[in-house]
Amino acid sequence: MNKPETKSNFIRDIIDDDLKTNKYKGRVHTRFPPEPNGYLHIGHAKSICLNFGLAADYKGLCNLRFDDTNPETEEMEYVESIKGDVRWLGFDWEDRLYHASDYFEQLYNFAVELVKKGKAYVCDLSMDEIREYRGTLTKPGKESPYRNRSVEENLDLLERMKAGEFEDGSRVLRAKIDMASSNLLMRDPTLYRIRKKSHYRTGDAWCIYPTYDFTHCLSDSIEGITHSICTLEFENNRPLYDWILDELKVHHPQQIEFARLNLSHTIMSKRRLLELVEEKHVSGWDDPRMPTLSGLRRRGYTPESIRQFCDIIGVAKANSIVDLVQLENCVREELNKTTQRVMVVLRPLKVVIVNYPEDKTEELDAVNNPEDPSMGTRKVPFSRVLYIEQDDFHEEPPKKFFRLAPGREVRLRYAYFITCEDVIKDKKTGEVVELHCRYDPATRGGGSPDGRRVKGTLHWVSANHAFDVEVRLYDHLFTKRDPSDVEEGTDYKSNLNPKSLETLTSCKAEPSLKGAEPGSRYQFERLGYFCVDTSDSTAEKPVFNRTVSLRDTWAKISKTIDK
RNA sequence: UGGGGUGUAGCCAAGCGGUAAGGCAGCGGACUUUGGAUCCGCCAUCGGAGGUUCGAAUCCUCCCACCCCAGCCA
Repeated sequence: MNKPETKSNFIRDIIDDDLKTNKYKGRVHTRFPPEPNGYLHIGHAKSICLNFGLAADYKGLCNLRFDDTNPETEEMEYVESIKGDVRWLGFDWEDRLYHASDYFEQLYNFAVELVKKGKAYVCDLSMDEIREYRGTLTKPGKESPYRNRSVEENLDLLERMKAGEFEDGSRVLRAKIDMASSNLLMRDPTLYRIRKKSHYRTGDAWCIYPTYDFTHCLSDSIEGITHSICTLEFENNRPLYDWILDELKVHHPQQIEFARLNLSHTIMSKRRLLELVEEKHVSGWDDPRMPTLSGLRRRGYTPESIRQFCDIIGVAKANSIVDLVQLENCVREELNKTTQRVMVVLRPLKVVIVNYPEDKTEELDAVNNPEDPSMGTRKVPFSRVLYIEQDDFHEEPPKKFFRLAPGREVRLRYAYFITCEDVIKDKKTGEVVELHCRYDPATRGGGSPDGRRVKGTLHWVSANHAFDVEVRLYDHLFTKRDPSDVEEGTDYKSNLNPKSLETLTSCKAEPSLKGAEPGSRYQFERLGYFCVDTSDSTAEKPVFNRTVSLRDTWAKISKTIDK
């Protein structure tokens, strides 16, 4: 009721002001403008949630627009994946799916208009020459010798550029602004370049393509966007954005820049992600270690948890690195409430209950989700030979370790109290291979009628009833919080975590897990949240991806004991 | 170096001249058939230095640090 509701951010302030002054007649219309040259990642999710979220909150609209002006890198495959990811995240662009490439004709006409106004010219300088003429941060540029061509000549040249008369790179159309501007982007920026490349949507209809700066503002304008939200690195482009729209006297959206998301222990650059894929450091764009939406989805993340994450991290202008635990916390919070509990032993250690009958099997009741009684209960089979986790036994238990040890009594979840009586070791290696325990029949179900206390509760499976599953444990893709923090002479890849994937092939799962659907999520009790892999699972042998581990205070304690 | 930005706790982030929200992490404690969950409590004087004001994280001045810009990428 009186929660502080921390939705306040500087973009909302701007919108609130605009609403107050009736700047856009009370409209709020945003857009998410991806370039189809790669897969979407969690950083894009921030932008998607922001743009679609703002539109929803202000009863406005948000378009999905592909910013596809570069035929060299863009592909249909990316378009499809992007649409799928936006939908999966839970957003709907309804009938407002647009492409900058649909505006090529209009854009060209705008270019002609600029030429006619004497505000743009065809320049024959080479790329290198343009760079030289541009000057430097401290030295003003020089005007191009082609800068003062007549309108007629420019019109003729532009038309012939469009007609394909000139080679790639031989000429460009430039805005005529100010070669002495302290903002390099205003030193007669390129508006059109010649690229005799076929475009994934327009085919060979065009051989000249508009640049980002010319395309973006006008696309926004054409669509009636009110608030054009982009990332910080475009702050320098805003004067150009404004210049073009002012010269053309068209609808003028407000560009607003925010800080892109950086997540600790991973990278967000599309170029680098592509490199990881191409160099096979990961299995693909959807490798569960990738920060891509497809990777997170395969890892077991839910759309809700990602939206929640985007919500809590806020929006501001300060560069920052959000800690990954923040994201992990969001999934945990959701999966704790929604996920069915199940028992799986990752690294099995055989336990024989010596006083339990050889051929007996009991069906014990287990709660499916203590957070949600409506999820009911299930039966788990118990018998003489079980598996427990190797980690749950210590021959010489360290301080504060209250699991199984020689002579110690613990509870098997939903089953019985057992006491360890014998430790069987491999004669050669000395490795513990089997435990002999005695159970207390009075503690059936895990209760203790005499009020006897036990400090540990272990998960387990019945050896005869369990079946083998593969489990993949994931860790940070990079060892460093900031992967681009590197020694001289190396790059971010030197920070790749060699242990980011651990595959366990003979894990033992309780029988209720048979037939688990690909994509379905579970909590493996005491271990974490896992999701059936959608690519590599088979009916005989399911593969589980660990989405995130449970909070583990023992891990914390044992770490401090180590030191 | 010219220009454009940013600096509030370990990590995010509110704050808009009236005496530092919230989340995560951390620490302590309660409860517990997941060392899970839940619940309580603790945890900052705002990059620095001056100034204006009864009063400053908020206004002014200077300084420092970091980010972005010299693609016919976006």
